[in-house]
Order: sequence, then C-alpha cells, then structure tokens
Amino acid sequence: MSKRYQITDKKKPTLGNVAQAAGVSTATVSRVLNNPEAVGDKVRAKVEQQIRLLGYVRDGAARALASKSSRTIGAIIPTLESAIFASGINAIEKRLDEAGYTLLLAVSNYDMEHELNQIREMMEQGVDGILLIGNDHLPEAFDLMRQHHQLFANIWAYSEDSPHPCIGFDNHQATYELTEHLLSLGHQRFSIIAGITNGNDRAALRVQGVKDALEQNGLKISDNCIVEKNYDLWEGRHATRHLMDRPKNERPTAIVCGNDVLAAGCLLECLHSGIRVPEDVSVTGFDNLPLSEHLLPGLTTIHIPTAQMGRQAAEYLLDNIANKSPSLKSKLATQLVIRGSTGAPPSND
Amino acid sequence: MSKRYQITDKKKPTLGNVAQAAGVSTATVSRVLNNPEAVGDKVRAKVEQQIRLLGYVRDGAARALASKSSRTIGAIIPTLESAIFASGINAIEKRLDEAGYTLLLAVSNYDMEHELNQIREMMEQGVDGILLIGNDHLPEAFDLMRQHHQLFANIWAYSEDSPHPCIGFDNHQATYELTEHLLSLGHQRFSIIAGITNGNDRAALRVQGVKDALEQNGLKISDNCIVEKNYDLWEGRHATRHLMDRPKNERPTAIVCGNDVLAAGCLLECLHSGIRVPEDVSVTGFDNLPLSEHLLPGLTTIHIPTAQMGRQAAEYLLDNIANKSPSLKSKLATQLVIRGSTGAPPSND
DNA sequence: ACAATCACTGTAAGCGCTTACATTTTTACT
DNA sequence: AGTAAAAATGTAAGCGCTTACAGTGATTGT
Repeated sequence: MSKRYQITDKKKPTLGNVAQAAGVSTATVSRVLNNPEAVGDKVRAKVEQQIRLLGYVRDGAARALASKSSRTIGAIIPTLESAIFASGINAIEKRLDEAGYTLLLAVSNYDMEHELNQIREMMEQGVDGILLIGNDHLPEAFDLMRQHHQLFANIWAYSEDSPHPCIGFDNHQATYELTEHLLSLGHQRFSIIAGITNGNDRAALRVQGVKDALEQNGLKISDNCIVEKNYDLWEGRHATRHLMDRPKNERPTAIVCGNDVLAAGCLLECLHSGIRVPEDVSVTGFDNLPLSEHLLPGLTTIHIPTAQMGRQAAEYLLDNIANKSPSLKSKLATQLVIRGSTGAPPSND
Repeated sequence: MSKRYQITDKKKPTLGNVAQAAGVSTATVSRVLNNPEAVGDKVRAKVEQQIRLLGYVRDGAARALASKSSRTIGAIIPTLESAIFASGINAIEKRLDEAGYTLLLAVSNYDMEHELNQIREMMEQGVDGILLIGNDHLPEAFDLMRQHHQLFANIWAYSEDSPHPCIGFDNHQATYELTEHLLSLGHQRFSIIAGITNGNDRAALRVQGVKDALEQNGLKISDNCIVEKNYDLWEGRHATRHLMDRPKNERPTAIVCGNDVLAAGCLLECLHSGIRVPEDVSVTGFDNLPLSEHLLPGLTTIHIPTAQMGRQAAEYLLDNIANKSPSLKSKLATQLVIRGSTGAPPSND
C-alpha cells in the first residue's frame, strides 16, 4: 500500500520521523532545515523529499527551547482604532517577515498596568524583542525587562535624555514648529484639543510644544483653552463646539489638535455648524493620516515617517539579535504639511 | 556601547531554581503556577515568595513543549490600513486576553501565497488556533491545516455551504438589501466601485449582491459601470471622477461602493468637484466606519457587528480548545444604516 | 605513500517545563 | 487507636529540537 496519500496521520511527524524515513540522523535533518549548505546534495535531497512527503512542520516550541530564540518580536500599541499606528505596524511586520520573524501584537488601550502584564506575557512567550510606544512606561516594566535582559525599544517618540533605546521623532519640536507657523499667520488666541496627557508622553509633549512656542512669543494660553479628549471624532466635535461656543472676540482663532482624528472631528464640526475654516478659525492636526489631505479644506498637520520608523525599529531589534549593536537612538524628522485649514485669523472688528 | 543594561549577568532563574530555593520539588512549583488549589497554603506561600524574590518568569517555550499548548492564537488579516479590521481585532484580542491567550498577528496584504506562508509559520509557532479573514484561501492552506489538525475559523464572511467553520455575515445579502433601498428610491442607473474581487470573496459577493438585486428588478449593470479599486481614498476619488465624467443622462444616479473607504473617497470627490450628494448622485458604503456618520452628508452604509464577531471568533477557538465543541457556524446580522448620502435620483429633464 | 586536512554525518546531552504515577502526610470515620 | 480514603508532595520520564563533539571516509600536500 502506498503511503503517498495518507492524509490523516495520527500524530504530527517529528524531526525524528523524518530522519528515520530518510535514513539519516536527526542532526542531519536539523541541518538541512537550518543550515542546508552543511549537508551533502544527495542527503539533502533525500531529506527534503521526506519532509515534503510527510508534510513535516517544525515544532517552534521545541526549537525555541533548544535554540533559545523564538524568532518572534512583540509590539504593544495603545490602540488599533483610528489607524494611527497601522502603517507603522505594517512596516514593522513587513521587515520582520523578511527576516523570518513573526510579530506578536498586543493592545494596551493606553493602560500602563495592562501594558506591564502584556510585557510579562510576551517575555513568557519568549519574544526576542519588544517594541513599546512612547517613552513613558511603568518603572516596573523597565525593571522587569532589565532584570531579564529583555531586548526592547521605545518607538514613536524620541528623547535625547531617555536612558532607553528609542526610535522616533520629537513631538515637542513638531508642535513648536507648527505653532510658529500659526503665529506667523498672525494668530493670537489659541486653543488646544489635546489627547489625554496622563500616561501619554507624546500627547503631553505636543501640548508643551505649543505652550513653549507661545511663551517664546509672549503669549500664554489659559487652562480653559486646553481640553483633553480621547482620540475620537465625536470627542473632537464636542470639544470644538465647546470651544467655539463663546462670544466671537473670545473664540480661538486657531485650534491645535492633538492628532488628526481630533482635528478631523474639529473640521467636520465646523462644516456641520457653518464655521468657516480657515476664515473663522484655523485648525491643525498631527499624524497626517491618509484622510487628512482629502478633507475640505485639507488639514494642516505634521507628517510622521511611520513606515520608516517601523522599519528602523524592526531593524534595531534584528541587528541587536544578530549582535550588531546598532545605535541606541534614532531621531526621525517630522514634516509640517501646510494645507487649507490654516490661514490668517479673522480681522478684528 | 550598549553595556548600559548589563546590570546582572546571572542567568534567568528556572523552575528548578525556584524549587530549590523554596525547598520543594519542581512539580510543586509548577503546580502553584498552574493549579494553585492543589498545593497546601504554607508551601504555596513559600513558593510564591521565592518566585517574587527571584523575579522568576516562566519559559513559554518549555511550557508549550511540555504541555502541547502555546496559549497563543494567530490571526491573519489582509490589511491594517483603513482600520477596517481594527475593531474586530481589538475585540478578539480583548477576549483572548481575558482567557490568558495572546494574539499573533500577521498581515497578508491580500496575497494568498503570502497568507499560506504565514499560516505555516504560525503553525510552526504552535498557535492553538488560527483566524482567517473570508472564506477564500488557497487549497493548500486548508490541506495543511487539516493534515495537522490545526484548529481554525474563517471570519468576516458567512457561507451556508462552506465546509469550514465561519463566523461572519452574509456579504451578498447585505448589498442585496442595500440595493433594494436604492431601487425603492427610484434609482435605475447604477455604478459600482468595488474592491478588488480577485482573491477576495467578500468583495466579489458584495458586487454579486448588487447585481442580483438589480436583475431581480429587471435591471442590468454593464461591465463598464463596475470598476475595481483598492480600498483607498484616492482610488475612490479617481473612480468617481471617471464614472461621473460622462454626459449627464449617462451618469449613474447611484454609486455603490465596496466599502466605506471607497465611499468616503467618492463623497469627498463629489465635494471637491461640486457634485451634490444625494441630489446629483447617491452614494453608499460598507462597514460603517467611525468616520462615516460624520461626513457631510452622512454615508448610507452597512453596519457590521465587528466587535461581536471578534468576540465570537475568539470564543469559538477557546471553546474548541476547551473541548466544548461550539457550533461550526455563526451568522451575524448586518444592518442597513440610512443617512444623507442616499436620496431620490435627479429628475430626468 | 602517509599524515594532515576537509567535508559530511552521527551521537547524545541537554533546553525548562508538565504530568502520570509513586510516595508520604492528613483527615475522617469506626 | 486503627484504617481507609483523601490530600499533598515528590520522582522522573519525556516533549521535539539544537548543537558540541566525535567519528568516518575522501582529498590533499610533501
């Protein structure tokens, strides 16, 4: 009877089964799998044939246990909604894939306790590296990773003086420049629709960037002109309504939003309620999401090189794994993208 | 110089180390970790203390090898852009997390060959279950999974006669009903901006749903009124321009889009080029993305219960792993959401 | 022609954990 | 107190793979 068509074998074939079937040792089979050049042509062909015949699939757990590497990278991102991190993750996954690595993804929902647990879980899974968003994480998280020599990097934020490896951009500087743009247009009354700054260093830095730029120009923003909102369209709309719902000469002439989602909400609210942009108010975002250029008017925002950042982050880990010791930090440039949503402030009358 | 992190050069503590430190056997330590009730209070306390003291973290690879379970679920989605799958993935991750499972995520970019490789990789990783989007996959993929008794399920699509487990909705029926809505408004000239149907059963079924509803009403749609585009805003805009760029009495009065991204592109193109919606043309989408209700006019679309679907999918796998044998199929209801983007066709004059 | 070298291949010792089974200690009941 | 049953703990055999080391011919240099 021919074994060729045996579809339902009871147990999964193991390395040993393949070895036996091919009449070689397990070491040889392992070699054709991991280091084919080290095996003679004939033997290799024979083994490969049996692998195919038996439908052999390596056991990653055993492999990881024996080789001390799971060929897996973990990434913990705050959210999957709103596609903020989508293209970055995409780039990471792509680069990892090229190197034969797999991405383990977790979503923390901006909850640091949860994130800590996820880090622990990933370390249990034996990931070879971990990618975290932002520089702010629980001290316990850093302790845990240090204690176990866990390779990791922070992305999406760059900080000169962070003791940890980071691949990202300067959130503060970006909004600083953005604010300068608004100032140069003549704006004086600013409002900020920020992301929730608690536990989110990026959001906090973006706010600070605006504040510092204003201060540099002798302006100050009062606390009731700064609202914090989740990155959500509705929240952006509500915040906008709230901010614009005051006497005309007290309204902001420029609203700086914590990201493009909030800004889109702001823009859409203006559209819905007849507020003209930029004639009545200028609006800015952060992220340059695909949508932003299509809005009417187009959204002035900060472009982040997410794909490049993702690739670099992946490469940082891979290089480290390969003992190449890449530089600990990488600062990527953001870009101010000026579109129709910013213009001169309304003339005072 | 990355010596910054070399604080302690000791090796990671193992189960054995903990056992030794606590003066018990490895079996006991393993028990307090996996089945605490089976251990006496004093001993458990002693062991737990040592675990904390040593900063012990389990080795997932060893655990997976010995226990035949990696406590990991894999999901392969076509894309991370445009957030189509975001909330579904979110729900999956959440449910899995509750059960102590981790999500392994891969992005196939709508490439089935690539998907097959990713399935293989995930099986190597030893995932306990795999989630695939849609019912269309390479036969080799199904063969591979069957041969290895790999638990899996298709989501995002429901099919009565699929031989595979699936948790999803009826794409065909959804656009069928959507089209009926348009017909009831009096539309006769339809165009479709579809997703790429090749290798995407959902996209194909959505087109077919429209066709069938039209045919049922004695209408037919000519091939040059159907364009296929990637799910991208620009492509939606270009397609719209192309479709509307004909004599007024040949223009479609209704454009059915393959998803909300294309529809948003369509809507935005109309906005940019002065075409009134719905007075000049009605537009529909599919997915009911968060953005869709905020557009002006609001987008008529199909709401998909993504969160529910994600949770159910996760539960299907978990139940299976727990030998509960849940039902193989689950059909979720979609919902036609009528907003301002659909209305009566322009009167012929 | 003989030793040194090289190219393959095999042997076997783990990797750190789970778990069936064996053993000891407690508890419950007569 | 005596005994069986229950509860707690220990023993040790793997799980499937990698890899250092050992072994075997074949090739090369002198």
